[in-house]
Amino acid sequence: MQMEKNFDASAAEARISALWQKQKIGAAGANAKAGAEAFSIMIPPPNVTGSLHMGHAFNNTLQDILIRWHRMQGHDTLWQVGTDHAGIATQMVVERELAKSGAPSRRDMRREAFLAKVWEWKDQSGGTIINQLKRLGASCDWDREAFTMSGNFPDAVTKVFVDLYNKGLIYRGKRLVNWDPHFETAISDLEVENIEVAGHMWHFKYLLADGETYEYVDRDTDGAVILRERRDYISIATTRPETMLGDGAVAVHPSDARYAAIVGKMVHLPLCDRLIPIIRDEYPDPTFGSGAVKITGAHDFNDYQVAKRAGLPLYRLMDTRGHMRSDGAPYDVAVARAREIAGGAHASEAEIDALNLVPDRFRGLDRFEARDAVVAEINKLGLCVPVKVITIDPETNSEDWRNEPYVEAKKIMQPVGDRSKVVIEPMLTDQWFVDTAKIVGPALDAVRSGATKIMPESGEKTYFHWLENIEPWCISRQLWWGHQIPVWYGPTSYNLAGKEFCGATEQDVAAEAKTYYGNILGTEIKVEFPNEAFFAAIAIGDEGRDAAAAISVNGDGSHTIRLHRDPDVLDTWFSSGLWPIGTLGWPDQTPELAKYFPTSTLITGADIIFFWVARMMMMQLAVVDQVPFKTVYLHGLVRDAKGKKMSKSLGNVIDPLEIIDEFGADALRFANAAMASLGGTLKLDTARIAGYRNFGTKLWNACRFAEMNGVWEGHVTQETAPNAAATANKWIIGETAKTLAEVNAALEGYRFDQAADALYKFVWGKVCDWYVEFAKPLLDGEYANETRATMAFVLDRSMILLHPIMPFITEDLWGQTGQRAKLLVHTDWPNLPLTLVDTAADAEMAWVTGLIEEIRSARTQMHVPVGLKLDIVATEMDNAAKAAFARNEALIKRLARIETLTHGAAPKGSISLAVDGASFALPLDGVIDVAEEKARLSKAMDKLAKEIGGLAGRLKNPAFVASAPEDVVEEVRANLALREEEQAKLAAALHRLSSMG
RNA sequence: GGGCGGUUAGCUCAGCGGUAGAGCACUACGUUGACAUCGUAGUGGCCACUGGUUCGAUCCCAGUACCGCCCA
Repeated sequence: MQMEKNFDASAAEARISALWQKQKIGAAGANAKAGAEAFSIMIPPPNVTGSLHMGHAFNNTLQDILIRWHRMQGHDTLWQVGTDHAGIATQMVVERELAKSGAPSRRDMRREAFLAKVWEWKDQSGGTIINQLKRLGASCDWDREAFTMSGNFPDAVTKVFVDLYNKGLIYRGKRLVNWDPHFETAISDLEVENIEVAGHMWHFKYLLADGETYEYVDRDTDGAVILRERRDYISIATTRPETMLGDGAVAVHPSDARYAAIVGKMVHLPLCDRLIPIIRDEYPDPTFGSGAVKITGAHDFNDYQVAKRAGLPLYRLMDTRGHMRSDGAPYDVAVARAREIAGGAHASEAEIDALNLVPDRFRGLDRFEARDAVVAEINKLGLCVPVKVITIDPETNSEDWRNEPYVEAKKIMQPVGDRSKVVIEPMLTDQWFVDTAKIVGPALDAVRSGATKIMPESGEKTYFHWLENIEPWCISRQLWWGHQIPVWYGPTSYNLAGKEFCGATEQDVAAEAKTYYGNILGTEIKVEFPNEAFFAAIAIGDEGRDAAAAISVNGDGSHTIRLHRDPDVLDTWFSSGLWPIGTLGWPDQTPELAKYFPTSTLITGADIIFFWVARMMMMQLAVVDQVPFKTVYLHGLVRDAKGKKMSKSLGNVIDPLEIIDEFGADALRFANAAMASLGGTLKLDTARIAGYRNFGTKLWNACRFAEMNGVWEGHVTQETAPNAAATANKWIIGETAKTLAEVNAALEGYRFDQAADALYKFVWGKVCDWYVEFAKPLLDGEYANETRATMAFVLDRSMILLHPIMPFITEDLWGQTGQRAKLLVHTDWPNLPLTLVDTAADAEMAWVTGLIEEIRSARTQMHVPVGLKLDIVATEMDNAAKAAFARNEALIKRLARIETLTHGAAPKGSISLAVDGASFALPLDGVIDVAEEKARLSKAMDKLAKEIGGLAGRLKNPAFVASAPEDVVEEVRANLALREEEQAKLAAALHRLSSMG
């Protein structure tokens, strides 16, 4: 069967992919030699809602290269695949589908029914990205596909939560978090995008209490007074006027002389019947705006810190949807209580949170409507800082001065939910936290000690920087899709303090509750776990729930306690933080856990080093006291050819599946490998991918050439190199060994780009450009058999070495070119000693290729027609040159298009060539243009002179000879001698030419 | 504002103490026994700038300018 002219990527990929899957070539331990060391990689679990983008394609190509490389070496490999449940994203997708189909909303159908819908969706559509990975050629263990909500994973997550809770490493508290008013949940920093938008800065006057005034003095940078006036107000600036309703203070910098006199005094909060103090804090920037900052502790992260430092009450203004609150007591009641608290009355955190200080007329407004309303009212009250505006009447030329409210147009950074696209509201809510400060130590030590190595090194800096300044980790989400927090709350009535119980199962919790309440109440305790609907149906609010439902006395005097489970679920990152052990079966001590953990290498984007890598480190160390991986390879974002981030709005997204359709998966993979320099930028250009598709074609055609020349006839894979006599064969065998060494070294150092580069240069630059051409004459001569054997050996090695990067085309070729014991994917990685490199053969081939290039170059420059065969005259030749020429005569003649070689003086009208140990003349009588040949020689001389100048200059410098290493000096000397020899030859040729006229 | 990184051929990137490299693009020629998804020969670089260390700096150090990214 004759080979096709080109590799048919789409047909071959489908066929080979199916074959691999059928034979389970990626199964854990497949192709492992007895007693082999383990090599394991955890896939960074893609989002179950996701589809393959360039980042995945890049990332998974690198993982696959490593896995295939190790598997071919006979190591016991596992590439663990799976997806994470992506709480917010999945919930969003399913809610959207429900809305589209006109089904009841999530809230209407309630939790259990909604979750059933999510599972339904997952079973139907959750496998998209996994199938796309197969198209890329990923050789994962597909049978082990994991999911953070399936199998042992939920149990593992619960167990870890309970363990950390019992160790006091998890706690619940009221904190300011990023709140998404659309999804009505806390979200992580990662899910917040900060986008610069056109905003405004309003300037308001907060009047001093009791009509007090002070002298306001403004100075320039030299200290000269530029403004001095009496003021009865302090000027504050804000981009979010609606939050002023919750202000707890005005803060100024301690060094700010302008306000020193009024620090500690009270100001009237506009629109509110409250007084708030002027306080000192380091936070305000005296050079920015007025230097005075309003402090709204419950709605701004910076203000929150100030409020905490100053002990200010944190008044929450909005509900979960970002509307101004309409719950609680009427405003006059609330504000009266607020005044008492300001006056020093004790109030619990819960009471302060329950206090609604939104004036009645603003209640229920959306926060942006409230903003307009607040600004309008302040303007009406004349409490905006005015600015003088001048208008000139064009007819009368009279000037009209007016005061207008001072509103600056200003670019502001606005936090936006990456999925909801709504403005994120810092919100004071009850959340669960991991006390990361207590578990961060081992994670830091592991990297410091080198137990885990992060590449590139800059990643370690980022890692340290973040971990050394770690914040508590908010792990609760107000979602339904996820791992529900295993905490139940007991009743608060009957003077019970409202105990919480944390346990892995309801049985555990019931036992604990029985003991607890039995001790307090002195009766028999029955524990029940009604569902949420039960509580929701009875009443809203803890007290109502309690009185009616959470505890009751039975006829026999016993009590029934009904525990209410925390409705929140855990952050998806909490479960993906357990990915390494969770996918291996933990908490069961499975054989896989023993064998493949800690894992060998993690390959992931540098953008999630905080959110995922660091957390996996902390969690694995906290739970099983081992690092999750030995090496972490971090890479950047894949960008477009111009370096722009790919985004739908820019329309520059490159779909890897389209690329695979057009160029084949191998081309995309090779491009990915070639881009992967350590810390390098990842700009993906389709022109480059096309180039690597061409590279595949090149290899294909070399194999096709071999086939046409009988190389594959009866071919069986040979592990050892043939014993070659012809120089070209010896040489290419040595080049193969060198390339293997380069590829091994490159992959050991995670230099995928260098591996790709070495293979590209070898296959195209050595095998195709030279060796196949050398083989043509050799296949007609006495070395035909050894040349066939050599070519088979070299092309086999090319397929093997390229296989981790280009698995499809190489597997296809492998199957077409010989008797194969195994699929290529399980073929042994070569072991070729560098003793195969024959330095004499290398030198000889360098001489031959040098001569051929000289002749070709001279021919082209002299406009000799390509088809014309020339005679060549050796004007001088040392013995080495003679021998080299003799041994490779057929090659030289064919590739340089030489008819005959004679020895003697340069004939009239010839051009001259100088190579190491020999000079040649190409007789071109009648063809030669003397002026052009002179120019050619002069140009070559100029170049030589420049080089000689540099080399000689260095040798003339005594300091160089004295200080530089011996071998460097020797090299320069040898180089100089070589150039001078060549220079002499060219000079002689030029002289002859001149004397000719 | 803090941190990290970058600046090398027209473009995209390697190199990182010892005479500047690749791919793509470009120019000329070319269907020579695999390959036009190709071949042959070429063109093209004050390696951002300024100092310093060194016998020697694109490479190391300091500073400057510009450009990214992350975190505020």
